[in-house]
Amino acid sequence: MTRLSFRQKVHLAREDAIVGTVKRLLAEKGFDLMTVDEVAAEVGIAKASLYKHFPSKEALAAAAMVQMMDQALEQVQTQEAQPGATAIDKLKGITRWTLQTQLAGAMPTLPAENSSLRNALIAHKGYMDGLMELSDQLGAWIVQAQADGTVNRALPPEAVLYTIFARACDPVLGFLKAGGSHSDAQIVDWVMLTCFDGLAGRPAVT
Amino acid sequence: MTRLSFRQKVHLAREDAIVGTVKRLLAEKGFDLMTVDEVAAEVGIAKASLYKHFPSKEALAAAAMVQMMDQALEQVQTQEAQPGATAIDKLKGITRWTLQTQLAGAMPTLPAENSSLRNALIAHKGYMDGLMELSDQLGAWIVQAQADGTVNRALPPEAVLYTIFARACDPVLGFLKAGGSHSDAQIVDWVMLTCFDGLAGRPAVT
DNA sequence: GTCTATATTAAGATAGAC
DNA sequence: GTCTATCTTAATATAGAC
Repeated sequence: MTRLSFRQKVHLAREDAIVGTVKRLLAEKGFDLMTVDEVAAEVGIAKASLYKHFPSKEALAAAAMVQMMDQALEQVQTQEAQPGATAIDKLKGITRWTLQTQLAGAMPTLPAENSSLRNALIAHKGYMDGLMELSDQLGAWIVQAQADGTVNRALPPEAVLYTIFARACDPVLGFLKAGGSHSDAQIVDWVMLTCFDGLAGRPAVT
Repeated sequence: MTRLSFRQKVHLAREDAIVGTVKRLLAEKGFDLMTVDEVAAEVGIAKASLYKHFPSKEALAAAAMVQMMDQALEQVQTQEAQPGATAIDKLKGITRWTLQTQLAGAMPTLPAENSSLRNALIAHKGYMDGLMELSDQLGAWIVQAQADGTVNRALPPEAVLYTIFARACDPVLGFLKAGGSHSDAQIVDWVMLTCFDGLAGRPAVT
């Protein structure tokens, strides 16, 4: 770890505050509807100052996505650290964390379409590295769970991976929450159930 | 049915062409990234002419969404017309149609966030009526399927309904298609499997 | 690095002739 | 109803003083 000057620490702390705000706004409104003016206002600095830290709106969003990816990788470590956890337990653990995070309004979701953000992210080494590592880690769990017979062997591992990734932007959570008559924990339980056991709902192998 | 003059027929035909183009562009890029200039160019008329037919971009998109809703209701009738079909068969039928339509790039998907389109749609009687009717029809099938034991009784019917609706914008289809190594039919089968039987994958009650 | 003020551009919408 | 030309606004980005 490199020793940092006080000035550098302040600089990083400010950038962290910026990225935190961006992450929240991205989760709330998405990339296209989030404006740089808004970010600057919420952070409490001038827009021009923002552009001294990040060269573009895409870079701003990319920084937030990288931080999100790092959080996800941290969660992977948390799952890995559970002593008796099987592969399916870990998959369920990371999926539950994803749902909880989204429901809490803290999951910045990439626009599914061909937005300018998509290209920026594909060109962003930090983001792509994180994505690869996350895919590898989950991929290993998936293969193991299929060997255990706890994940359907008829599905290609990539389909399982994408299905779990997609929980980060599952609109069902928001729909159920909008109803207003269920607790967050209850909503997460239901979506976990549909995800792993399906609508037809036979109990899973354990 | 009211008798229409030739002029009126031409008018309606043109509006149909416009709505068709909008539907495709909405499916491709979403509401925010679709521009009115683009719509006009693809239809082959001037932008100002477009605004003689529809008063705003939101109205344009709403017309496309209403047409989509009508197509869905038609599909409901098709399912209802199957002689031996049980409730779960019908639910699977409409879900499969939804997946196929999205995969074919013909499913305009509403932006999940608080876009201007959302408010326009909520204020749009034709759209909301269609949505209510669709919800009622699927709701009846869901309740019946739960009574039959073919849909998990632990799930509230609204959760099942939202889960089926959400297939219209499931990103897993696009992810798998981007890989390029699977047929559309194969992709649809896998997503159907995860939707109804879950990742854990026990065969459903039939 | 922070600010105020401004440039630039893209896109929704309209004016007015035919 | 169709067109060309124009208006208006909002949002990304930058200039330049301190």
